[in-house]
Amino acid sequence: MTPASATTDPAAGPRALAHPALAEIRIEGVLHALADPVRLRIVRQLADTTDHLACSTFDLPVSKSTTTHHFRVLRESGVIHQTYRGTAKVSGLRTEDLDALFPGLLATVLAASDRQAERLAAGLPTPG
Amino acid sequence: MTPASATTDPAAGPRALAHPALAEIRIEGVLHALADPVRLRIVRQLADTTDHLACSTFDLPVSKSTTTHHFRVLRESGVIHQTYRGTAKVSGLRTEDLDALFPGLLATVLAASDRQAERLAAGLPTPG
DNA sequence: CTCATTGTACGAGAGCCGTCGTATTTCGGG
DNA sequence: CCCGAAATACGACGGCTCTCGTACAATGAG
Repeated sequence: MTPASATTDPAAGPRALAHPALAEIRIEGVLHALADPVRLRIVRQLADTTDHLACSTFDLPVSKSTTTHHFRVLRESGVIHQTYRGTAKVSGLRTEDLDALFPGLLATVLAASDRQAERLAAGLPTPG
Repeated sequence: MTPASATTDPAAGPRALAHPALAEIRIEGVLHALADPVRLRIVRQLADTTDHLACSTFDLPVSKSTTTHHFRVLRESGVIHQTYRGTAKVSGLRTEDLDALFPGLLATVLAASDRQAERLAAGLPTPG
């Protein structure tokens, strides 16, 4: 709980973001958040790295407003954590929190998503 | 009718029900189906037994029409299998199919749901 | 300070979703 | 054959969601 980063502290600046506590995270909300294709894509990209990524680094097929909306749904459901860093807002998966509440859920969903992506990629490009 | 082939046997009878084939099941659809509290409750009850259960054996806080709707969502997303048995319609989880597509997904979600149920049951009855 | 970058707020619209009540269908039993 | 039980079909309604565009706020660089 030691505030390491000096530039942006979640609870210090005026641009603080509301995150649900562990006890407030619901499995229905998490599943609903992961059920959207755009959001699942975001989560998969976040899982590819251990770093926190800015929203602008995501190449999504929706507008900027819609991107904000999806990130908020992910944050308010407890799937991701967001922090301001300058004008950017970096996001990262709440892997530890989710694993503490629902062990293996995130990994299993990610594995299922990867599996489906491979399955669809193998079936679509060669229809003949 | 259904555009693509299904896993249902062709000579099942006049009241045959359309089920998605393995290749048609999508992780987004499964997650969306499981994200509803009523449907998750149905799935949890189905997981408690190996038998197939009639819709009337479920004690749900919704009307009969809504119950039919939820069972259809579960069936069309590939989560459950339904068959007519007289006037009743029995349902069972497509455990093997789901495990073949998304290994461990169903079990992990069910475990997460059980965990949350215990957590909420332990916190609510003693508010003061 | 000025400006470009980044993301938010707000309002709006289209569509889906969960819910219901009522009428209808299908089947087994008397 | 007629009736009751089980479930569906259909229409409807309210609410939420996904989407967008435009206007606005916050921050770092020059």
